[in-house]
Amino acid sequence: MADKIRISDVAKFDGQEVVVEGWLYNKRSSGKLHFLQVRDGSATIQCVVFQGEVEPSVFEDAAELGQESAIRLRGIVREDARSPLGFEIGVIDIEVVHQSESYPITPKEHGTAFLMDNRHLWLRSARQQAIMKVRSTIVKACRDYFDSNDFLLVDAPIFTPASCEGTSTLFETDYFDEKAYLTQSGQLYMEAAAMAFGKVYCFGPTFRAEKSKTRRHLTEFWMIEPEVAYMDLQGDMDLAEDFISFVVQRVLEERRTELESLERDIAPLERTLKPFPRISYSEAHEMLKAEGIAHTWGDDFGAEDETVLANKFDRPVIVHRYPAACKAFYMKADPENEKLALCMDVLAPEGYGEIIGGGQREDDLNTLQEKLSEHGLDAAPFEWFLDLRRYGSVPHAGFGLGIERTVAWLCGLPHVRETIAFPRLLQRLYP
RNA sequence: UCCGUCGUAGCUCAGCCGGCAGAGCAAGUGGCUGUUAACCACUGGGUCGUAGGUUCGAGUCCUACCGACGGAGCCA
Repeated sequence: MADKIRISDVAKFDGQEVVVEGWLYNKRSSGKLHFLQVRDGSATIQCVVFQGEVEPSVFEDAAELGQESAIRLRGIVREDARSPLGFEIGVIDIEVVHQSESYPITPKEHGTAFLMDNRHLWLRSARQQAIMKVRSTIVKACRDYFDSNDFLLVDAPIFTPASCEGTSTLFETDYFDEKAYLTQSGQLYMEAAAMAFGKVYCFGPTFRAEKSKTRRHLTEFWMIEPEVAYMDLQGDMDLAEDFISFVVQRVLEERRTELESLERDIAPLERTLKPFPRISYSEAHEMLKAEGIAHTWGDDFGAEDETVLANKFDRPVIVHRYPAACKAFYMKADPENEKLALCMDVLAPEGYGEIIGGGQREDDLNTLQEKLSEHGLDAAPFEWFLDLRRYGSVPHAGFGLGIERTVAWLCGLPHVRETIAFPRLLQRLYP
């Protein structure tokens, strides 16, 4: 009985008879030969059906296979220099598990709208498989980093009673005749968890109902958010750069093949090592002015501003101490200049923009209460959050990293919609 | 929400100054023992986004609406 193998393991079975279970990715025929490109999710391998080597019925079945037909095939692994894998399979027998006809995604070019309508099938394409594999590795690396640095995973709720930041538009749902909102960040809950466990992180989906229609926005996206007690802004920036360096280097180690198939230029990723350059908001403002870009001190940076700033450095850049007015209410004011917040953003290179936002949190009860009212927020839903400042309040800091933007950056993709299996966009709820 | 571009075969597109609806791929049939988005020959395939309007005549010109894409703003 032949071994059932994953195609990615084929090198271990040179000269042996094996069984592969997969789908027909593409087929080319030449009279008495059929070349079947078979994928099983791990890789794709060419399987050769020669009329002189198989039963007539097998050769006939091979001739009639449609794209994406499900097949279980048996054959001999053999080395072949012409194969990208270095191996191909000489077919002995084929079992047609399911005959597929008129598969919509042909080996020709397609438009984005059509491919998104067929996202459930598009995921079978080589390029999408490479992206999903990089994403999986990024997520694993993020978890490994925090798990191995003494952080505790604490899951934040998805239903929340009020806005976390008071800045963005939330999805409203009916929660047993009460209003509930889909979370836009787990951060406030992580602050509570940090006071309980010291070093914590959460990883989950977050939701924004903003009508953003750009290449860097989804209405549902995944964020990983560490929060640490007794940590200040300096420590927060140290953590962010150490974390990003780790994740990027892990992806380079484990997913080089996928990055190459995506034609990603590896050089900028290889330079992504700590320390990252750190500039203040005011320095960034001056840099923009020096470039002849109109920017008013006090305004947040736009997408184009971020790109110009990032292009001045060869690795991610940390911008710290933004004006408090353009940041969330819970940011701690800079004791050296009350107009500034002890916050920081990490801007990815090559125009990928903000991948991390974070900072030191306000830990004084009275100041936090004042900021809530300054932002026009009702204090009642935040009483539990204020309790954290009543019972053993300490300096603490954290940040959130957007997974999709990180995947887009590392894969070199022009749009975040391909970084998640089933993207949720302004105009996209299907499939 | 604002600005711009585009809606023609299953898919990607061409269709000029308004005059018979086209190509490639996919599908079907046949051919080829080493193909690499294989190739060659043949066949079938259309509510030209929707609704009005102008005209002898509209895929083509005009108006409105719908949808998609790109950008801005908002945000991560």
